[in-house]
Amino acid sequence: MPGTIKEVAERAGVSITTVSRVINGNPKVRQDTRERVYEVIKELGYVPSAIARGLTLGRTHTIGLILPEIADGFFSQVIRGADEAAVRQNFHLLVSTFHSHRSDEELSFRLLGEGRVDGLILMDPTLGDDFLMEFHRSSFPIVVLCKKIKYTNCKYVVIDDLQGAYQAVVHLIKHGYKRIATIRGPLDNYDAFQRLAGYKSALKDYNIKLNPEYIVDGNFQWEGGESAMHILLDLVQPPDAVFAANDPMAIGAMEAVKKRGLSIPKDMAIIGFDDIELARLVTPPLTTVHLPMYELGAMAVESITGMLKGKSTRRKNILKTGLVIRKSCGC
Amino acid sequence: MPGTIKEVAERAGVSITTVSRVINGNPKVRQDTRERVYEVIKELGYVPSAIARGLTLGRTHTIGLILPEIADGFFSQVIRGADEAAVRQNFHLLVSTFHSHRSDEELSFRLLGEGRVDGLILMDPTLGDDFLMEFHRSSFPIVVLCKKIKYTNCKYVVIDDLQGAYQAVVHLIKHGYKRIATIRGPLDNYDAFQRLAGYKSALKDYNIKLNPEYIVDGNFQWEGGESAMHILLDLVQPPDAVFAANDPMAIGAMEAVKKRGLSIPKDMAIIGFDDIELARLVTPPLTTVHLPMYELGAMAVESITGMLKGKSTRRKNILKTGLVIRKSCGC
DNA sequence: TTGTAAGCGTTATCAT
DNA sequence: ATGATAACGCTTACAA
Repeated sequence: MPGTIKEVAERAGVSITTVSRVINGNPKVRQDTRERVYEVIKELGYVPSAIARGLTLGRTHTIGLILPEIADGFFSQVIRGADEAAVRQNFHLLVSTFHSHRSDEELSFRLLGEGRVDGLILMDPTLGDDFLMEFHRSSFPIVVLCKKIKYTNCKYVVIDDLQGAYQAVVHLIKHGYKRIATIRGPLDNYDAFQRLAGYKSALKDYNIKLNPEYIVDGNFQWEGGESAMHILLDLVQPPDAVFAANDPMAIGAMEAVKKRGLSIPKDMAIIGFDDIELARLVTPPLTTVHLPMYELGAMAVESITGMLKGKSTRRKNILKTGLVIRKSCGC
Repeated sequence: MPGTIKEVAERAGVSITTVSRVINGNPKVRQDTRERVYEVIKELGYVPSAIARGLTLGRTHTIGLILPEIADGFFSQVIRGADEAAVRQNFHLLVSTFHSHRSDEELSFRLLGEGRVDGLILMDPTLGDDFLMEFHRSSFPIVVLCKKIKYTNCKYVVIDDLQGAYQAVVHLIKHGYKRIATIRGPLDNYDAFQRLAGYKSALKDYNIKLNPEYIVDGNFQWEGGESAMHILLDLVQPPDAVFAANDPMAIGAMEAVKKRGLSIPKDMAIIGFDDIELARLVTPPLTTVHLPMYELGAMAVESITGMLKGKSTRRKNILKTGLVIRKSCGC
């Protein structure tokens, strides 16, 4: 421990109030007093205790970040974005996973009740609305990630999947592809639904008739993409381009195309969704829709700190995706 | 805020001391009193303030984890390991990156001086011994990861690279390969050095003469592995197996082999080191040495909590690697 | 400009 | 078995 405010005060021959003033940049301190205090502070290597401050101010300058998983290409980017935003604002990040806690209740205990954090970022698709409601009632700053909140007015940040899919399909259209198919995700998945909607919307805007045969089911897995692509290739008139609702399916689809001795993108252009690590490593490198996970984490933190500072932040934030153009689309 | 101890006390008609006793499981409380207090606690949804506790006890039950990077396949595993170990011990994890801070000094300020954490896990290859010395003098629980500490007696956890390399090469030997080469890493890299030592040691133990031509330089990059392999293949008597000092080089080497129209593992067996994500995705899947990053994080946390509990933990912990057997070795 | 003292929510010491 | 009170290190009225 690098000393306390009391020691500094004694050594500088002033009261602790004065030291506190100096620390907090209060202008009502005579210049020479201030200097003397600073000197002692440096001499002692004194650093104010965040805990004591936390107790008096009721603020810890810490934000909790709860994720379903940490060692994951996406979630780890969220953490990184949150970390950097936190550092920028001089906040700390308490990171933990959801699954490791026995229950929602315990989690709320550990972070909020205990007063460890000034706000909470929650990223968990399984989060119940009732659970959030409880939190929100406590008027505790809380931001939910990647989940539309209907019944409570919790703040949340989501990614605009529809726009991403739209952009991808438009890219294919502008490439000149005429027969654009899609491999969609599971029907009950909200994201999958949005991506399909984006696909449809793009076709519609460019007056391309929707061919029901060109919408084939996938399961968000590699294998699903592969078999879906086989179905498409077996069509009397196969598509010349495919938008897969996620990268694993896109890569599976690429496998199928290659197995038939066809070439990508000459015989079949492919665009994926997610921008996983592997996307740039496959041959040809996969053009795909990048999910702004880094920004998601950063924006969540900013949203929290904004609330803390009393700014009236938006309840809903939508993050735009970005098309990462590689080779599989024909570029 | 879910109330304070005082409110609980009033409502239960006891003193705050008694409430405190109940909370902390002190047996010197009459059963019915205890029950009454518990009831009020539940009623109020009371949770003790970690901050206030921290102030009195001088313990925050929080461990700081500092890494060079977060969104990285290895570091994120360290975080996960640390998180799970922390949860097991009812500790919290304050995660941050090193690079984002302006200086060592600032980092020490932010985490230790402020008294936010009870201990610190540092993972940064660029850490200076003098810096660590400073920390250690303060007798603050601190564990350094993946770095041998010479001059100070800071605790540290390292991964046994030598043993990993040894194991890999022995595996090749037992496969029956006679001409085993290695693509080593940069000479100034400690890990690269250890891996080379493991290679040599294995050959020696199995009475295989070291062929200097079979040790070729790499740079830990994909390209380095590829060109190194070309050199090996151009030898009058090329090797029949190669141990690459990391996965990227191993994968680059695989490319070179494939480009020559040779097959893996029939014409050339390959083993890598690291077990990066991509290793299991290449064709054939790469046999490689797995780095126990998860365990590293977990052990670091356990080391810290051990120190905190006054246990005499080892100053030095060596983690064993594990051989991940896939297809590239001929298995 | 500076200082005194109360208060933040706990735990711990000492009485009772 | 229970309670009053000091202490932890800080901020902040309020006084001087």
